[in-house]
Amino acid sequence: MVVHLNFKSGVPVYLQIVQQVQSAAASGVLRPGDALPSVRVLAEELRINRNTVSRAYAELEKEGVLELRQGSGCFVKVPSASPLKRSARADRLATELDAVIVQAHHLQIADGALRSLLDERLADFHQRQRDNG
Amino acid sequence: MVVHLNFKSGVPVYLQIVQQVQSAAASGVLRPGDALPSVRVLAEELRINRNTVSRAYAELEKEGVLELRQGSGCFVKVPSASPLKRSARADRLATELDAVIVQAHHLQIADGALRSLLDERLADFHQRQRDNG
Amino acid sequence: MVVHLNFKSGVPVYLQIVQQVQSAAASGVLRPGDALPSVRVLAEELRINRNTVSRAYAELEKEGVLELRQGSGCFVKVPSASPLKRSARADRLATELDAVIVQAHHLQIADGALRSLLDERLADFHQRQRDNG
Amino acid sequence: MVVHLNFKSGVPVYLQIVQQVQSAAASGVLRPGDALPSVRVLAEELRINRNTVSRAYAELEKEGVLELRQGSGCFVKVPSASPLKRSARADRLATELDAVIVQAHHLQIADGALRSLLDERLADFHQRQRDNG
DNA sequence: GTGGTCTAGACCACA
DNA sequence: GTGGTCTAGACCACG
Repeated sequence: MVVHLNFKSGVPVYLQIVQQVQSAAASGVLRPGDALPSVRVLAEELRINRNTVSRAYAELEKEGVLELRQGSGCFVKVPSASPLKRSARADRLATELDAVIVQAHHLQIADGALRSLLDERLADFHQRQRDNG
Repeated sequence: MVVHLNFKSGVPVYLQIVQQVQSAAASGVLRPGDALPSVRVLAEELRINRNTVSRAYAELEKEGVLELRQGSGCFVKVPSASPLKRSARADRLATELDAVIVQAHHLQIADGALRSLLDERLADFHQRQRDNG
Repeated sequence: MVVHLNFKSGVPVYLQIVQQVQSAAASGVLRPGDALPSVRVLAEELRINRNTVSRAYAELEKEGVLELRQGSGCFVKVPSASPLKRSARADRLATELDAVIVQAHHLQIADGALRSLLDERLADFHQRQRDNG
Repeated sequence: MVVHLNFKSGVPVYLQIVQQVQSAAASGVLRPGDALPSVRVLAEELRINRNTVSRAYAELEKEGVLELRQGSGCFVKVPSASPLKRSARADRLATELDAVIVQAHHLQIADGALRSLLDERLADFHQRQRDNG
């Protein structure tokens, strides 16, 4: 589980963390009982303030995704208890795709070209996956 | 030139306007001399406060993308000596697409499903375009 | 309505504000509709950060004591709707008195001396009240 | 020397200990050479973490009020050349009493009621003292 | 070492 | 001008 931040997007950093952990938990990448990096460690990795991570974790705890234990750390709670349905997961992606489509429209990139670009990036992604694994 | 806002994304509204006008100008959708809706009109269209539009336009003027003329309106200035080539424009999109792909991976959504989702959202987008115009 | 802060007490500043406004509202010193100093103004008066006042006001709004209106300011809501009963008001004082008693005990000040001191300070307080009004 | 904690006050627990030991030492209740409960014992009495007591004692040692001797315990050092006079000790209390009086004024609690409340809390305090020891 | 709280600075949206 | 949000630094309580 690696969190990627985009500081230029304008999306609050703590929200980016929340969403990515949610996604990973919902999809099964994170399983119940799995430990997450401590607040301090993740903050250092991402080079952000501890409180920003803290806020993200607190939010995730409130949602029942994580369990924070004083002194011991941070653990995944109930991903499978209420995993997002496939349709709900797709909904989350839809929002991001819509933004891409608006962007493509403004850049005058036709639908066909956008589809090709997606295929290209998908191929590239899987190639990188193979290289790393 | 239509601006699409997403209030749930966490991205500041004024930034969304700035980014979309920048893209449109950079890609050639907006050409030097083109008129943009006045602050008041755009604010009403988007149902947001005029100050927010004002701020976006001010930002764009500072960047040299727009020119605000007292009493006459808002016009596109020379955005760049030469509009971006198609490949350069595609590059801009690639970064965003990559984020979507990572997200899809975390959500365990297969490539095929992602392509279908793109098609669906494209259809939806064009439908909305027809409805509005 | 004047707020007095004690920075050496260890009691969170925002809490001191909350308690003093609560007290004033509960006792009728503040009446429904009364305007309170804006977040910025109070922050400047007390020489603390705006967020600290903001937090106190937010807490008071959650409790139904204040109403915060975007752009217009901060107003007292329902002091008389649910004023603290006399016993409840006394309870609040009791906590503070207990602390004084513990302190007196450690300073080896006898009960009689403490009572005399209270009388002395009460006389002093009323004298100052007369001088100011 | 008994320490009284108030967990609802917002004052850091370690600070409450520091303040009360300081007062007791300054007033002469604690005299040079007197032994204080060990960190472990006091922590158990007050039902708080040993680290919290440790921190309070460390603070007091830094101020020269206590002396911690490895393996033997915790002793009062010379607190001040001359214990505070009664009037000086009363001055310390006056400040706190003044705050109580202002609070009572805000709560519209009359002088007589305040005096009665003091008597009540004094009785309660002495009762607790008898119960504990 | 762990998570939690308080205060603060910068920025956002709105009237 | 108004209140609200996001990020950060310092400190607290606990294991």
